[in-house]
Amino acid sequence: MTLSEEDYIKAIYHLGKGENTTVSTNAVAEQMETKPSSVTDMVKKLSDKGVANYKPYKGVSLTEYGKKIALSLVRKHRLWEVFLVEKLNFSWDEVHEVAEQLEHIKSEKLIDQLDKHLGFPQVDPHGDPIPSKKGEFKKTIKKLLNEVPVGTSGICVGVKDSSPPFLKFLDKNKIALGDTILVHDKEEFDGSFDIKIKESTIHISNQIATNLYLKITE
Amino acid sequence: MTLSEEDYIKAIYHLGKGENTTVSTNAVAEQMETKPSSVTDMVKKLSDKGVANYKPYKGVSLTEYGKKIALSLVRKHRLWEVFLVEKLNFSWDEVHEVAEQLEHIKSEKLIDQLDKHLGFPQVDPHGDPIPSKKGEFKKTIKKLLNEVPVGTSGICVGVKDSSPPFLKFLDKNKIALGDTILVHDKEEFDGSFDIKIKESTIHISNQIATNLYLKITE
DNA sequence: ACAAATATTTAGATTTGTCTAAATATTATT
DNA sequence: AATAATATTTAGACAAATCTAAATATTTGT
Ligand SMILES: [Mn+2]
Ligand SMILES: [Mn+2]
Ligand SMILES: [Mn+2]
Ligand SMILES: [Mn+2]
Repeated sequence: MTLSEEDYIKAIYHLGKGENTTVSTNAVAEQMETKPSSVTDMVKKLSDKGVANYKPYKGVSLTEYGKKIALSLVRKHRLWEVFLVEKLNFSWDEVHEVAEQLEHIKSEKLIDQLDKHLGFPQVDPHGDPIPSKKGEFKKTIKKLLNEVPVGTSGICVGVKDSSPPFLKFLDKNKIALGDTILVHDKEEFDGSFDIKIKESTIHISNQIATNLYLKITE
Repeated sequence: MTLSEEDYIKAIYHLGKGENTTVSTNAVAEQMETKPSSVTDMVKKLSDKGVANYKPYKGVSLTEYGKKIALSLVRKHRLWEVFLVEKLNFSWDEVHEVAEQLEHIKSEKLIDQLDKHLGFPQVDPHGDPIPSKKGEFKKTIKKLLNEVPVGTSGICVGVKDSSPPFLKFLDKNKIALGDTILVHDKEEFDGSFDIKIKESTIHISNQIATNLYLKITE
């Protein structure tokens, strides 16, 4: 597959939410930041190659073969993102653009060894699951910290309240997007929590807990 | 620069031995495994872009700007090769093809951090020098082990005698291409050597020493 | 059910990088 | 110096990926 074909395959995969759902030409065009006419040309080609099912005016979906390719691309993209954060000190929001390029490097040994080098990570820095070599992975869901049972660990992926005071609080307490958080204990009396974040355990009020989103593996 | 333009720039650089030497259309075509007519088209474009000097029928050379680009590509290529060998357990002869792809990834932060992650290596797994961010590097030369002064360290890059018995000897003594060898001591009486290779010191006869090529930094 | 709005495809053009075959320039040989 | 051999460029074609403008199909609203 060419770089461009690969990016279209990923776009169809993501728009279809990982299922073999049919997606519209315009949706793909928007995702790819291109024109609908370009999409029509490309999906015809993908269809010819056995990667996608395409019926004029009826949208496009991935074949099983196409889905395999998509999963392998997602795997590569997310492993590279882990590498950039864990080994090269990239921050949460800098990795995507570079991973978008690295995912197209062709070498099976490269990606297998990278996986090993990183200790076979299960999720990327955004908390999204990394498919195995066979394309298997666990689903993840986004929940507020106060809604998950004690003992759960997840990745901090967002805030409900994005006011400056709250963001300042997070900064002062060294809580950042992309951090892994373990919900250590819950105080029934006031709904406050003890959480473990980067080796240290801190105490947060219920109000904080109801404004932090975690991505957890089911 | 596009991927293709970058590969042409590197080809002109290497054929010109790192100087701004003029190289012929056919030489570039052979190096790039393409046709001379394609080279003519491309060098015209590189000339328009201020990367190369081109006079019809007279060959092509890099401008100072072109040389800067070439050095940055060589830097990226060689850093990735070190990464593949040091971190991902690739062997000496597997790295080039993958580095040929990785060198085109666009991210200044990526390459700076990779350099740091690898401990600012001076040479790649083939013993070739890695240009600094500013494009500076030390020249290296290839010499037989018995010709270098005691105390010199270099990378094993080849053999003079490639007969099966010799190669078997190297294998048995765990001497492989790409290994760093320190010439520890020389016995004047019989011309034999003590060499340090991967933590352990071994003794080799003069006959072995006269058949091993080292690449050393001047 | 029909018109209007929206979505999608087709036609034709452009850029990049490549190729083959033919033309032209340079270099080597006698 | 003329001819032969070699090197290089030009002309014209093609595939990939994109675009704009026009044509056509589908969906929506009354
Ligand atoms: Mn990403
Ligand atoms: Mn991509
Ligand atoms: Mn190489
Ligand atoms: Mn390359």
